[in-house]
Amino acid sequence: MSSRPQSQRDPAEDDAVLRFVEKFALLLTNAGMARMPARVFSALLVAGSDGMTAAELAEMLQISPAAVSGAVRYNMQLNMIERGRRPGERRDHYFIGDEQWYYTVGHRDVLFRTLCDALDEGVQAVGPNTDRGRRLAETRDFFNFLAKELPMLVERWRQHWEAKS
Amino acid sequence: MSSRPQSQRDPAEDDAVLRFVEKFALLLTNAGMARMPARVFSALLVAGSDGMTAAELAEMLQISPAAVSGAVRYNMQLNMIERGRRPGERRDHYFIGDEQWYYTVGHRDVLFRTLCDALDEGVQAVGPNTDRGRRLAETRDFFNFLAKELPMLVERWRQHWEAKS
DNA sequence: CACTTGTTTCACAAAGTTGTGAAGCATGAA
DNA sequence: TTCATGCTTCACAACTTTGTGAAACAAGTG
Repeated sequence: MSSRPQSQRDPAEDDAVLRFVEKFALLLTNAGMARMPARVFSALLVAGSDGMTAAELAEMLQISPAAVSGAVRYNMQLNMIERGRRPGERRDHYFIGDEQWYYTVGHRDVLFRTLCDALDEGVQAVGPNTDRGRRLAETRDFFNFLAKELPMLVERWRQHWEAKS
Repeated sequence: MSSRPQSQRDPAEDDAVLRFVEKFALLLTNAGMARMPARVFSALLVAGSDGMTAAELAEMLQISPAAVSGAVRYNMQLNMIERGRRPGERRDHYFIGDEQWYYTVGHRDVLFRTLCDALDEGVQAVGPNTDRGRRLAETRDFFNFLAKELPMLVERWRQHWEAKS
């Protein structure tokens, strides 16, 4: 099959893909992600492992190069996508790496640990031996639990999947 | 210049608590939560199990009753807080229930399942037997795995904690 | 019933975000 | 070097979001 940019493909398929991209982007937006980064990310989800160039993204999503620039920077900062360039190629390719999700979810523990630290300060502030302190400490412990367990969960999936292939 | 709102507590402790509330709210904001809901939620985190009234929230956070109204509605919609009124009391109390976190995190599977469904449409759109389709399907399967495992993880914590008390 | 107290709704002003065109910058080719 | 191409930055305009005061509404109380 052709690895040509989108203009030569089956238009019906293209349409279905486009609808998926917008739908998935909307879900991500509802979950708190900014619009353009969500659209770019969704587009890269349905791209091949080569990813897409900035120009291709701009055409597919009907946005300016400036918008693409901002969106990819945002995504890269959050480690959601990667940038690369193949030898002899003059354009950057943006793509979602094979291990990206595992990395992203597996490293969610960083956020949780930050919350834990803050919660611990809170426990000190209200006093550890008060009712309120104990309540807060329970929340802290729960997040601590998640921070430890999440990476293990991802690891379990990885093995479960490698066994399948 | 603030004439600092006066409650009957130790002012130094109050100050530390206030700082925690703002700090935690900021973390939640960075994680995608709207500002006022995040502040209200954080305030309720350090409240006793009685929670706080709208007036207390307004005074503590220095915001209008209207802002409180909007923020608590938002939080209740997401099942982050509860509302209750004690017999003989004329004001509503807002509070974070004892099982709130377990519910919130444990039901994150709903979001994941929604993503799964969308991803499956995507797989159909690009074709299940293509390179791109297989990549997408892998993502879908990963989320499906999370949707199944998360509630079990929470259940595990619950038992782990009940054993301790 | 009227009165008091507490909550929600509404319209608007302030503040913040977003996406754009245009200009500037970097990199490779000839 | 100069040219061509692609990426990023910048200032601005359009659009959203946010929080407020004021008024409407609800629910107890005497």
